[in-house]
Amino acid sequence: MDAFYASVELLRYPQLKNLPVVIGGARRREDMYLERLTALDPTRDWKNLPLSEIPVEIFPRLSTYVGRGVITTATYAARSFGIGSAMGLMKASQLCPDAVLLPVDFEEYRKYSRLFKSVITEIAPVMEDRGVDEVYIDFTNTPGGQREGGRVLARLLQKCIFDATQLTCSIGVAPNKLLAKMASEINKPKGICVLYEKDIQAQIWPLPCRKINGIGPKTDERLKSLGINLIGELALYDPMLLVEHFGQNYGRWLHRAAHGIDESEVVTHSEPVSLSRETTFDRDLNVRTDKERLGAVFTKLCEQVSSDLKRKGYLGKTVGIKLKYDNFKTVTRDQTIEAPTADPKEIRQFAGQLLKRVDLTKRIRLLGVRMGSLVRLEDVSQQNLADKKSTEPSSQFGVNEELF
DNA sequence: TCTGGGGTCCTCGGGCCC
DNA sequence: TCTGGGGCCCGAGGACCC
Repeated sequence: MDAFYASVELLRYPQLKNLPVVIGGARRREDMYLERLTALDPTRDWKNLPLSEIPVEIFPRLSTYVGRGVITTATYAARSFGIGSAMGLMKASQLCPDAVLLPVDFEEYRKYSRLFKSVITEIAPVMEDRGVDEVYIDFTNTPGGQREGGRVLARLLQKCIFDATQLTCSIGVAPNKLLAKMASEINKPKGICVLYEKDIQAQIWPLPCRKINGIGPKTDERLKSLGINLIGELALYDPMLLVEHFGQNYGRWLHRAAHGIDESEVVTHSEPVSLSRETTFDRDLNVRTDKERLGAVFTKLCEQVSSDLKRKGYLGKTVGIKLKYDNFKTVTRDQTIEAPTADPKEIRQFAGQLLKRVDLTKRIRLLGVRMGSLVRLEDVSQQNLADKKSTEPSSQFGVNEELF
């Protein structure tokens, strides 16, 4: 197989691109600066103005932000201060207090995400969705795909994506998905990198192990403790010892990955396995004193999960809750129910029962609700729906018993 | 004043059945 | 009747990804 890995740079505000800009935080766009814009000129419709027309000085600076949250992404100018994704906003504020802070706008990202993916599938239909800004493409059978080792097709994709969205895009071309993804990072941003099998030793082996998709911070630490820092060192390490340290599956995978071996296919369609909603509170809550607020949030999360299920046409058979305590310890509880459901009241009732199985004396930082074992609504027979009636939760879990 | 939200997949242990 | 083991499902937790 010949694979592309393409990722677009969704962060693109022409007037801000050379400034340190971070995207993140929990507050909405309006809360952040609409008031200041309105004060500037009450007659203008600031709310519907594209970001690119808003004067730079209006945007709040990182140092003025109060609250929790992490950075979703940052411009290269901001990164030069040591700022990166997943960093706490408070920490980032210390590194660069004058960085411009913009709120995340997932609606907007999803719109552009759909647009760039539709451009790609028109040209190369065998595409795997890997999130809002990334895809894999199998171009083995795409007309003209082999010209200059794929470079011609990659340039065409970049041009068409830019024409449709004004977004730039990095593309890696390689014999498989694993290598294509690593290749795409070599010429970031907006580059094209064609990687051949013969280049693995020269181009991939000198990179740190963490660059392999599937080696995270934990595994990286464990590898380092074995004296393995670079992919080349991992490739030359005794595979039997890797199996000893990391188990049969993962150990073998590590060895193969370091040699650039990956036989996974480009998956063009997949069904969701679970669907969830969660929220982190602005301060850690106490079940006794914040019972009302916790109850209201819990109900809202159940309603959101329910409406997500309905909108996407699924029912769930496993109800789950998730709590994160003030010490960052996370616990989950799951329960598989008789008949699949998307009903908010039913979800709330089953989820409420799960609360009995967790420690509620500690302060709560995060609360989440999850539905798993999803089935398509259209696949659930009328018979099953009829059965469901008889298993709806009874009043055994009365209001007085509710934990929150 | 560190540390989001929405997912997937894997492992491990326990219960149950054969 | 007792013990052992394999297969399967479920629940909990953890690692990883964007």
